[in-house]
Amino acid sequence: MTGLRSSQVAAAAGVNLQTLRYYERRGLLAEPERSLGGHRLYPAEAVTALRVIKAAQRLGFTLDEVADLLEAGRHRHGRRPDAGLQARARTKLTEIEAKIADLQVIAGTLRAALDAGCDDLVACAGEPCCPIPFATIALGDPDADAR
Amino acid sequence: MTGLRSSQVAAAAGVNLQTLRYYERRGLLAEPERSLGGHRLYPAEAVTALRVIKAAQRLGFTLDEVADLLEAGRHRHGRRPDAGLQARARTKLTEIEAKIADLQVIAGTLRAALDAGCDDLVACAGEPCCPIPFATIALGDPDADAR
DNA sequence: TTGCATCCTGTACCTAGGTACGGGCTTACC
DNA sequence: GGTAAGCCCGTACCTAGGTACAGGATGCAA
Repeated sequence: MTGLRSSQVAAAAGVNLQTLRYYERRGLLAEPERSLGGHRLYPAEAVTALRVIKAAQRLGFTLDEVADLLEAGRHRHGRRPDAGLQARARTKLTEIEAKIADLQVIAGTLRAALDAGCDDLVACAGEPCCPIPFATIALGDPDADAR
Repeated sequence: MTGLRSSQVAAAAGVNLQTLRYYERRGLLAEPERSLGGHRLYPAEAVTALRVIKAAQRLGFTLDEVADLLEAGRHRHGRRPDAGLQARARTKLTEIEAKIADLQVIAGTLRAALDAGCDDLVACAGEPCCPIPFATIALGDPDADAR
């Protein structure tokens, strides 16, 4: 009968009120009980659930991946070998290591440009001594800057 | 009178045709000459300009920042101390180093979760021995996953 | 001159993860 | 029972960087 109101859950988990409904629509958060008038009444575990979602997101998982992860945790019978957190975490770790490597290349290029004293992109593009690789534009992680 | 047609420029720079017009709208690419019928006729430098834009983007600059950078390079008189590529590159390098550090924290957490054998987020959240920091959700670089 | 490829403009759509708004109901407190 | 705060739903909007489509005009070669 009693339960936490949506604003209380949102505040306790440090998220926006609208985000609760958004997660519910996305299937990340179970639909809670309702009061007679239709207001949501959450159990205390909803706050934990939100923290889990946020933690997974912080670890680099997208919301779709988080939904999969939660789903995989719910019915742990007949699970495929790639379903568990272990396997997903290993994959994600590889992705993140690749992103770190890519950013290190970028940082190295920036340092080289600083060392070389580059101060004008257009001027630099005309000189062969510039360390900025103007020719190799479509390389590196394709979505390195997309997320 | 003659010049490169838009599809030639796009192909030479490895970008989509629509992207040319998009960059033109954003002020990143100068408006080219037109044929009598209104078709764009680009000088050869347009390809270089595109490569410069893509290289800067690859270095972590947003399109707004690239526009600023190009603008700053164009009128190099009366320039403020923070206007040049040097200053911007230094700032950007710091940002990227911060992002690398943040990703290293994330990678470390994932490795810890793997070592600890975590295989279910919800179950882990209930046990104090789990290395995943479910409590500290709103920390780290706020836009670490946004780009 | 005909025919087809290319190009024009404006507008809509895409991803990802939310956030905001408007109009109307519910809840809670006095 | 009044009233103010809170919550409902649907829908629109936001960032960033493009990409796609429709309907019409142009360019170029045969």
